Amino acid sequence: MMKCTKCTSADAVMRAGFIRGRQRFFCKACDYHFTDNKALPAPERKRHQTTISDVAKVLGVAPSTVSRALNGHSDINSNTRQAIIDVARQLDYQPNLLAQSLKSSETKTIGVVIPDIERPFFATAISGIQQVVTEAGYRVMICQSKESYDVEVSNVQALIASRVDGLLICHSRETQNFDHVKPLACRGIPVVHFDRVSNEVDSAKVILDDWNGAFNVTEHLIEQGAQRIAILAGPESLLISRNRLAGYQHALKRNQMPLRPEYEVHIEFQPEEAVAALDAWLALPEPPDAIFAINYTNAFDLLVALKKRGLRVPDDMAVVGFGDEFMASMIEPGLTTVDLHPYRIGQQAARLFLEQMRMKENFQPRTFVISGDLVIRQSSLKGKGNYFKLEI
Amino acid sequence: MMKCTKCTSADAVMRAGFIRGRQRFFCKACDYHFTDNKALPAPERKRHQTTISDVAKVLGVAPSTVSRALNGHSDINSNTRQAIIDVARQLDYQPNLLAQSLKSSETKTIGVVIPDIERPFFATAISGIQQVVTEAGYRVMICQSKESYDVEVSNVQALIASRVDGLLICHSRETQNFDHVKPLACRGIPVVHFDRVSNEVDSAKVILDDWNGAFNVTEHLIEQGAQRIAILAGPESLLISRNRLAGYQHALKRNQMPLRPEYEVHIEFQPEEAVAALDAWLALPEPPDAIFAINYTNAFDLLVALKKRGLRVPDDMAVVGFGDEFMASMIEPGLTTVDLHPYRIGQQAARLFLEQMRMKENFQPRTFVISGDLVIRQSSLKGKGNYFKLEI
DNA sequence: AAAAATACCGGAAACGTTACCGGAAACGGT
DNA sequence: ACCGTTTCCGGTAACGTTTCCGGTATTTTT
Repeated sequence: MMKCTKCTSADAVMRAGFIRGRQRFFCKACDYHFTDNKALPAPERKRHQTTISDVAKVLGVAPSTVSRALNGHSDINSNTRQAIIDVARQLDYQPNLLAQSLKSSETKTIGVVIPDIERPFFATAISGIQQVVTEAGYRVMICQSKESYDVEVSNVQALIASRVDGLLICHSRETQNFDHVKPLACRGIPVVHFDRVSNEVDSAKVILDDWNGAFNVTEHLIEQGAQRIAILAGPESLLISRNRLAGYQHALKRNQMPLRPEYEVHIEFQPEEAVAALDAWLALPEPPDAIFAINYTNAFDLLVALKKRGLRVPDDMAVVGFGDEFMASMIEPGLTTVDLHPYRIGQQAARLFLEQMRMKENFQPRTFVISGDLVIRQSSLKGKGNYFKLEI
Repeated sequence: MMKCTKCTSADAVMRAGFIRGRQRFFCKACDYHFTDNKALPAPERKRHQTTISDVAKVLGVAPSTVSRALNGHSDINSNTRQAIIDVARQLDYQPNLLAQSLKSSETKTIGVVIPDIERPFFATAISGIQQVVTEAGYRVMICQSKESYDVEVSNVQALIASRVDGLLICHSRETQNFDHVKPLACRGIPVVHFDRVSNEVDSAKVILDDWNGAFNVTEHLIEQGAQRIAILAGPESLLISRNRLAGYQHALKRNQMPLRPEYEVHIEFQPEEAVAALDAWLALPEPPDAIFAINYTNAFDLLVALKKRGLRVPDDMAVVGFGDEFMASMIEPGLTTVDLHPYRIGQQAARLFLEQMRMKENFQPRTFVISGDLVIRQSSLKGKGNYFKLEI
C-alpha cells in the first residue's frame, strides 16, 4: 500500500481521486493530501546561464554582496570586490537584463514603428535614431507596419507590453485613429512622432518642412521657365501630401500662375498610377511642361516613362522629386529633389526622446521642423542641356 | 531625545555613528539599531501599470487564479474566468512581458546583427526575416555593426544579455575572430549566419551562390564578345569576395582566356577606389573592355565615371554588377546584375531559426544556398545599342 | 449515508536582480 | 579597557508572472 509522505505510515492512507493525471491519496492520520510522485518525469535540468547566486555560492557570500561588488557600490571591501569580479569573469557571468529591467522597470530599449524598412528614407532615419540612442545606452526594437493600421496598432501594443522606455513612430498611410499612441494607451511612456505625425496627440514631433520644400522646388521650376506645372500628389489623407500640395499652390499663386485642377492628381504612390497620370496629362490640349512628383519613386517612374515615349527631360518635360537623395544622384538625368535629411530627422527624434527621459514630466512637447534643401540636378534645368549638379 | 522604533522609550537610546549619510541610533533596551527616517524624501509613487495582482484584488481572488483564467488554463470555473477577463479588460491589463520572459526564460525576441541597415540588401533581408518570425510570434531586435568588429561583438553580447531566443547574424567586414558567436559564448541559443558566414562555427547558414553567380555573369560578358574582362573585387578577407573572384576566374579559364593580374583589383568598396581602379585600367596599354564589379554601388560609380570620361557603355566598356536589383533597374543604362534575392535569404535564415527552435538539440546545422538570377540589361549588351531589358 | 472522485481555488516558491537596513566585527580615541 | 564610530556583509522584500500542489467544497458513486 501507499505510505503517507508525512507520517510514513500506510495504515490511514486511502485513494482520493485523480488530479492532473496522477493518483491522489489522503492520509487520515495526518489529514493530508498528496500525489504519487514516482511517475513524474525526471525534472530535466534546463540549460543554465551563470547567475549572481552562482557567483555568490562559489565564494560563500550573499547574492546581494555580489550585486554590490559588480555595480561598484560603496559598501564593500575592495578585496571582496576584486575576488567577486574575478570569479564573475571566470564563470563568464553576464547580468540578466530581463531581471534587471523587471526590477528597475527600465528596459533601456526603445521601440520604433515605421511603415517599411526597405524604403531608404526610413532605413536612413533608423540609422540616425540608432546612432543617437546607442550612445545613450539604449537598444532599438524595430517594427514595420507595412502601411497597415491594424499592424501598426498591434506593433505599438507589443512594444508597450515589452515595456520599452520610449516609442518613436511614423504612422502608416492608413492610420486615421490615433488612440493607440495617446498617453493613456502608452502608459505615459515618451512618444515621439516623426515624418508622418498626428496633431491629435500632444507629443514631441519631428516633421519636415513640406510646405517650404514644395514651395521652393516649384519656384525653382518657374525660374527655369516652366509655364504649366503639374503635381503628382499623394493620398489626400496624408498630411504631408496636403502640405506639399499647398506649398506648390502657393508658389503658383505668388507668380500669378493659374491653379489648374487637371494638373493636380492624387495617387497612392503606385508606379502604374504615375504612368497613367502622365498619359492623361500628355493627352490634354495643353499638356504640362513640368511635373513635381511629391514622393517616393514616382519621379523615377515618370523619367522612365517619359524616356520610353521619346520625350526629352528636361526640355520637353522637367521633372522634380522630393527626397530619395541617393537614387536621385545616380539616375540619368540627375533628378532635382529636395534633400529631406532623413538621418537628421531620426537623430532629432531620438534626441527628443532622450530629452523627455531626462526632463520627465517637466518636458514640454514641441515640434521640430527639419527643412529640406533643394538639390538642383539636370532634370529641371530647362534649355541648358548640360549636366549640372548643385549641392547646397 | 530620540525614541526607539521598537520599545518607543527614549531612555536607552544612544547615538551610534552615521550610516549612509543618516544618524544612526542604538537602543540598549531592545538591543536594536535604527536610523533617523524623518529626513527621508517622500517615497514617490512610481507610475503603475495594472498587474495581475491589481485584477486579483478587485475580485478578491488570488493572483494565481487570475493567471490561470487569462491563460486559458483548465482548473478554473467558467464564471470566474469570465469575471476575471472582464475586469482585466476594464483595467486595460496587459501582461508584463518582462516578468513572463524571466519566468519562462523565453523572450520571443530574436536578435539580428547586420553591418548596415541603409544598404538595400540588408534592409530587404530584414524584411524577409521579419515576415517569417512575426508569423511565429517573435519580435526582432536589430543592431548595426557598421562594419566594425568591436561593435559587432558588443552587439552580440548585448543581445545575449537581453536573452534573445535566437541570433541571426551577417558578419562585419572586419570580423576575423568568431569566438563571440560560438555556442559557448552564445549560451547555446540558436545562431544562424547569413550572407557573410564563418566556417569556423558549426551553425546553420544561408549563403548565396557567389561562385555560380560570378561565373554566370562573367560567361555572359564573354558571350557578348568581351575580350578583356576586369574584376573590381572586394577585400580579400571577405569570403564572398574570394568566391566571386574564383567564379570569375573559372569562367575565364573555361573559355581559354588568360587571367591577367592587372585586371584584378581588390578594394574596400569605396567609390574613390573604384574610380582610381578604372583610371588605372584605362591607362594600361591594353585596357579592359568589360568590368565586373562584385559589390555594392561600385558598378554605379563606374557607370558615372565612364560617362564623365566620354566612354560609351556598353560598347566601349561593358559593366556588370552583383546585387542591388532596385537601383540597377532604375539607372540608365540599365545595369546587368545578379539578383541575389535578399528577401528569400532573410526568410530562409528565419526559417532555419524556427526549425532549430522546434527540433532543439536534434537539429542538424545545415547550409542553405540561395542561387542568384542573372538579370540582363543594357550595360552588358555590346553592339546592340538599343535599350533592352530582360527580366527572368 | 458514507466513500470516492471531481472541481476549483489559494499559498508558496521560483525566475534573477537590487534596495534597504540591521547586525557584527573592526577600528579609533580617550 | 571602554565606548563610540565605521566598515562591510547578510537577510529580506520586491519587481510581475507562472507552476506546483495541497485544501476545501461540491458532486458522483456505491
